[in-house]
Amino acid sequence: MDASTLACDTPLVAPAMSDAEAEALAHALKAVADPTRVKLLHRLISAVPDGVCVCDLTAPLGITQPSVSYHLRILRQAGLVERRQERNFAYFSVRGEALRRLATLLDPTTQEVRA
Amino acid sequence: MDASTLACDTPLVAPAMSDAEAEALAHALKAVADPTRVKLLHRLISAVPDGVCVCDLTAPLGITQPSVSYHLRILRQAGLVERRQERNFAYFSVRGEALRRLATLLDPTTQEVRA
DNA sequence: TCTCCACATCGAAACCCCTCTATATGCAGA
DNA sequence: TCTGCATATAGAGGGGTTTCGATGTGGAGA
Repeated sequence: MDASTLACDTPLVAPAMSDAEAEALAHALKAVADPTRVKLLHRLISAVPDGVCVCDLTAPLGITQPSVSYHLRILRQAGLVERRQERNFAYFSVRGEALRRLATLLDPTTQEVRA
Repeated sequence: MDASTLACDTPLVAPAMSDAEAEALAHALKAVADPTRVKLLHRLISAVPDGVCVCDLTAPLGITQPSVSYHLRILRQAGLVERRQERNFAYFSVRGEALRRLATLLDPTTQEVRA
């Protein structure tokens, strides 16, 4: 912990990232860094834009309905998916802009391909 | 768990992602999904390309040297950074291509900006 | 060879995450 | 209002992560 005793001379050119920035980015990445949530996102990405209801996500993922709800909540709190209620069904869909923002934060040398 | 009792009719158009694919992507993302490792990567990205030695990463991150080594090992096992030994110093640098690949996997509508 | 320095690894403690079952909530039809 | 269905939440159990101090390893100078 005592930096004054260290004798390295590698130049540090750029300003450091703030704790808040680092934690925000890590928190967003954690939302995606789970096999089940990767599969969930993939399904939502490659589905109709209206969204997919929870009951159609439970069986193919091989986990219980409460677990699916848990993961969808994580993704929603991270702003990556959005929820639409219709009758007593809940339809989830991807927020593409959020995913894109995360990708460019991860590597700033990438950016969106124009249609 | 009993899908036959469900009465939803949302069409599932695309093929599912395999367990192996999902776990590989989640594993790579987990390597970045930590505030300390985000800061480490940021420092390595915005440093001289020759790399930064461990002793110059310990103090500014406010954690002990073993913890820095631990996080660098995680990043190295994920293929995101590489290590170069010189005398008794270890210099770490970013593997930009790996970060880029991860970013485009996260969102396929992004791609590298040409120089 | 002896010692010092930079870094890696070990083992333990504290904490967080993901899963399940059980239960609650809320909508809608009978 | 009563019942049934879709989804959310609560609580517990098991396992993985991150941190630390202590120790190991390997290069380089005295």
